[in-house]
Amino acid sequence: MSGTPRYRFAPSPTGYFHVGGARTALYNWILALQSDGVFVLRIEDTDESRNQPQWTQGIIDALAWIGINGSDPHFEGPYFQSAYAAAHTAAAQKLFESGHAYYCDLTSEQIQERAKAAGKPGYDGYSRDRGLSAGPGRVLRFKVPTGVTVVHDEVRGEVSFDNSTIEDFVLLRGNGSPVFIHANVVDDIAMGITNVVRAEEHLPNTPKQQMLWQALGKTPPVWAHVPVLVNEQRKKLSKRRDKVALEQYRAEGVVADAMVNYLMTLGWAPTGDTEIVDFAQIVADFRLASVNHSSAFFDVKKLGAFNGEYLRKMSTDEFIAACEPWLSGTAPSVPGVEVTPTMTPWPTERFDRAVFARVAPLVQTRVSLLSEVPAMVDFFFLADPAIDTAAFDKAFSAEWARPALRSMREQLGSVEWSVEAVKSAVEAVGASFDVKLGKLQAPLRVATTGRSVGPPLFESLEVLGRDETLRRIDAALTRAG
RNA sequence: GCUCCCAUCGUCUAGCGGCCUAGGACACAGCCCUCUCAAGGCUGCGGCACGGGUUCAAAUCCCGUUGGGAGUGCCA
Repeated sequence: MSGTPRYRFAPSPTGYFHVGGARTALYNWILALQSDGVFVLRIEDTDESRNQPQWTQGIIDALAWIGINGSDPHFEGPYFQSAYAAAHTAAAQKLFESGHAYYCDLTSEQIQERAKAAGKPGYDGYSRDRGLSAGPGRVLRFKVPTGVTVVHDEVRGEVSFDNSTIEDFVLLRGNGSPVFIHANVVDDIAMGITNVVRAEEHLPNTPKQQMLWQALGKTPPVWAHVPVLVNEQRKKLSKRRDKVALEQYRAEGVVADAMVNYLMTLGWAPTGDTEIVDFAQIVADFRLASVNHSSAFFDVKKLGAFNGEYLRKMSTDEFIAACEPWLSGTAPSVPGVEVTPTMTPWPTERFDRAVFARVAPLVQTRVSLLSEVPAMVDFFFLADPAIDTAAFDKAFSAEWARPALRSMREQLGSVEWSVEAVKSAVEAVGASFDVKLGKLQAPLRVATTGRSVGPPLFESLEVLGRDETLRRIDAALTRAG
């Protein structure tokens, strides 16, 4: 045995990258980093009916996004399970020849019938001693020995299984192809895997895999089964039902650091009173033994809160750079998955970087997702603001609204164009109408921005400019009648 | 059904026999700040599933109950 710990992450390319998979990958990655070990990426592409090659690139991109980069010396792979077919059959042959496995020609229907007749579910070992040789349609089954299999699990301790509750499971299908349990073990052996860290759903098949390791004459790896991520119904997150695509969160403007940090607080907590910690701290603190035993709810709201914190922590320049894809219409898109529009609300040629740079600090404290940014600054780049009619009508429902706005228009025509001067002018109008600034700003805001909420108004007007402000007030006055 | 896992505020967690009248975060409510909305600050609400043990002492250890979950495929 070499002294270098070898971890692995073995996803199958059957769809978008699951947030639960991301967390499992992160665990393995962090463990590899802190032990100066290796993180092996193996693509388990043996289910021909569900695999799609494009998903493989998706996995690699997703991993890179959360910091698990193929160019890092701790990273090894990707390996493809399909390339190890010869090893799978060789190992199966070895198990057959050593008496650890046998062929069976029963169809699944026949097995079901037998089980029904016997009143016991599962395969009953019918072909154990029939001495069948390999042949088309015949599956190879593992001959589960009597006794007890004890799994040593880094997060759960010792878990023991009575072998009598484990049926003689299939290794090779009728067409000769290996089944997950078998291929997985053979590959782990071939790749010298020493530590298997995976989701709890794999715990029930761990005794089977451990028996395989032993039958193949190898020392089983150190196992660790981490709790699954669940939805609000406390059911395992599923691709069908739940919003689980890492790509989708990325497209909505969750930043990688926030995603990584949030994922790591599920089932585990950094030491100290704060959950927002940088990756180096996580790598330093993380311990498998302190991972929780119970499932964790993937709370999108809290993810958003984390993301907001990360956004606010950025310098203005960093924030501007992070926003760029959403402002230029080049945000990552996720075909087939419902996601916020990647089109900007304005014609791209109207976008003005300098203008955004001036207002960026104002929007930075007001968004929790990068995809929310365009809607917050659209009025700067649209020829005319998109009027929210409900907000408009409400703002102009007051008696004083029209005359006050007319009066503001007059003042703004000649006042010095600065935040303070504009604000004072508007306040003066408010005084003459006996309306507080909080209320008074509403018609002005809707007229110039189209909405009742948004970035600070006077700062916005300063950036918008006198001419455009006046033009929009006139348009609103016309509209209000 | 069978096998296995799990059980601290609504949620994520700290706690690993005395420091706990159980701490933090998200969410929620109120207040402050304030040109809207946020952000920020302060305060509040709210939990050891239940029942037995063990112990001078239990959220922490043991057993049971109840309740969740996962697996039970010639899917991975």
